Amino acid sequence: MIDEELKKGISEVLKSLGLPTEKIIFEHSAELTHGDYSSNIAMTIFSHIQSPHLRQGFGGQAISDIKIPYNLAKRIASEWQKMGLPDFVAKIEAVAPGFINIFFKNDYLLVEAKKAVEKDFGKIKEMAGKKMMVEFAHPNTHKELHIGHMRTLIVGEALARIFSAAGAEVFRANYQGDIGPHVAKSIWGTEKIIKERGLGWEEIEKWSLPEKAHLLGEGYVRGVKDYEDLELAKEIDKLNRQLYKKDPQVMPAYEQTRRWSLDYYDTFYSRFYTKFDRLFFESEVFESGKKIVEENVGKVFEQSEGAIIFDGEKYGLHKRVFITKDGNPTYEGKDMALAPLQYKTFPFDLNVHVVANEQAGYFQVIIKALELLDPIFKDKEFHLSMGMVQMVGKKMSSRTGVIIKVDDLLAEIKEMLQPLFAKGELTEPEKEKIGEALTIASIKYSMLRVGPKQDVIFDLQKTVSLDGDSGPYLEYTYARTQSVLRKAKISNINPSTTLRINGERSRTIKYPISNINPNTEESALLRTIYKFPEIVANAAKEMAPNLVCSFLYDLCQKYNTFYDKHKILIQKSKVKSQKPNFKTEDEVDERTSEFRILLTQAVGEVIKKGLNLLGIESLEKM
RNA sequence: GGCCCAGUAGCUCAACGGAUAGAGCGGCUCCCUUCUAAGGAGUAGGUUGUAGGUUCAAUUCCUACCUGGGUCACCA
Repeated sequence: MIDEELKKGISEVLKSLGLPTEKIIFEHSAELTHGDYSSNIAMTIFSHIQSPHLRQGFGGQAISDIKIPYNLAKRIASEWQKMGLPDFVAKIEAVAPGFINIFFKNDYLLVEAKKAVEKDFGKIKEMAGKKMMVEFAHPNTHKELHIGHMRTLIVGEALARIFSAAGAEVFRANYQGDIGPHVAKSIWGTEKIIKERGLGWEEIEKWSLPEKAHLLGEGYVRGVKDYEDLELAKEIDKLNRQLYKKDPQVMPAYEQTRRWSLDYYDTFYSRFYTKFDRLFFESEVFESGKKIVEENVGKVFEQSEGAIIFDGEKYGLHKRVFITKDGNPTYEGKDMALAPLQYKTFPFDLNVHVVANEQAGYFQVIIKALELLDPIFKDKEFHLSMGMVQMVGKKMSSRTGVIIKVDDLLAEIKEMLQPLFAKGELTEPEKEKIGEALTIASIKYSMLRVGPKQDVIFDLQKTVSLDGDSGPYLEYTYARTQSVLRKAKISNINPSTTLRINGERSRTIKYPISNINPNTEESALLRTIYKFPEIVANAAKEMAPNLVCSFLYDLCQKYNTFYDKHKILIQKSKVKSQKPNFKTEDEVDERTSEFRILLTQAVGEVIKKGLNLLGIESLEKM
């Protein structure tokens, strides 16, 4: 709405000056001193005026005499002023090198700030009613869950929430490799370890889930190692074939270990506030995948050296094997059946595969192959190419066992957090709840603040820092707002205004906010809060939860500065400060106090909603 | 070697083609008799890998090169 009104206004101005009206762009000003919105139109047009072949009769003599963009900006601004500014604009300013800055009225900003915390924030037409499948996490069974999985789990969940806030219908999918050589290796290795240690399956069944899961992880590493031996490799291959054939001899061990993995993963999903609408498994698509590939030999696929391949080189990609010469479908082959199955389950407009960028080449190939098999998938499969998580130089690999286990990591963070809130007057259950919530908040935030495509170097001590730009900082700020509100004991402050925009709104104003000095911390907050819905919309369009992170962080910083400098509540009975140069104000009048409480309320709401979009629970106390 | 991604402060990261390239951590100073100090204020730290090009304007777009990572047939 803002954008349209401003464009309408300025294009009339430009027309009256005989200037072109294409390419009008308004954008949020990067800094508050540059106003709320700004336009570069004067600089864009300027080049037309300067070069004779582009001039084409734009403007009159008075315009073409202008020598620098700044003067053109001044000319446009003064003309606009004369013709009348939109209702919500307080003032405009032409400024070197040629920007036109627009400042909004405070009461308008307050109305917008309130809108930002209403239910339908962040909706955009690009997402309205769109069916979005978000496929993420995909930890394979029988292997260790590592920090890379955790990143896609966290980012996928955040994206799902952001898409949903933007108006999309979201389906959370998880695709897990529960069949194939890695499973054979893991079961092989686990059996060996069990034998060597003189244990029994029944005995292990009594272990805790993490213990069982880690045993499988160890087994996998062992299986990989044994596979290097030619003789043992043959046996493992045999086991693999048996698994594919569902040989009753091996199925009990398979079912049992598979269950261990899945149950173990479930505990993580709930700890991370994720609930999948459907788990897809390789075991349910490998047969139909094989069939689809075989049926399309000669059309999409071809025989080569005993295997069935897709020749991506025809499309500037590379060749890949879809069915091995042993007759087993590879990951690629299975995917040919997965896509139709997913589409049948939820007819998506877009399926976003949140998967590491090391698979970028792979996805290009299978997306191409899918398109050729069925044109319905054209432009509907998207690989969000996630950056890798690396630990201090080394690439993590569950094959070699060089990994950070997720549960170890979480335990360690929790431990680091303990001393921080132990001092408060909290009950034991409260402490436990807060400790867990903060642990998740800090790990999630540290993963989300970086752009999804960016590689990230993981150093436990540094990356999960607990102050500054971190989850706990946001949580702390939120808890602070709630603490103030509890003490304010005012629950129903409603802002109102007589401002009319498009005849939609008409309310009465109660607070003297038009007089707020634009350079104060209050004004800074007012000018930040209302941007929230737009940030959410952008985060959805760009698939970038990090935009929400930086916005929230900025908001929190502004609130904390405000908090430090100004009194919010009227506290009659308090002893007055005896310090002569006490920084914050001593007293606050009733109207100002109400306004500041209102701001606090809005900031709190935005943080809460923003954290929720990131999949982080907000804490009333900490 | 082909293709993909990245290179920004000592470290970890920001910045729809715009204004003085911003934060946090770490370093150095200040601020708790206070509405939550997990906080705030200040200070030091940069030729945005290199060289060209496009543009009124380039960290951002284009080209080449350098460096790092990924990937390139029977693993997932």
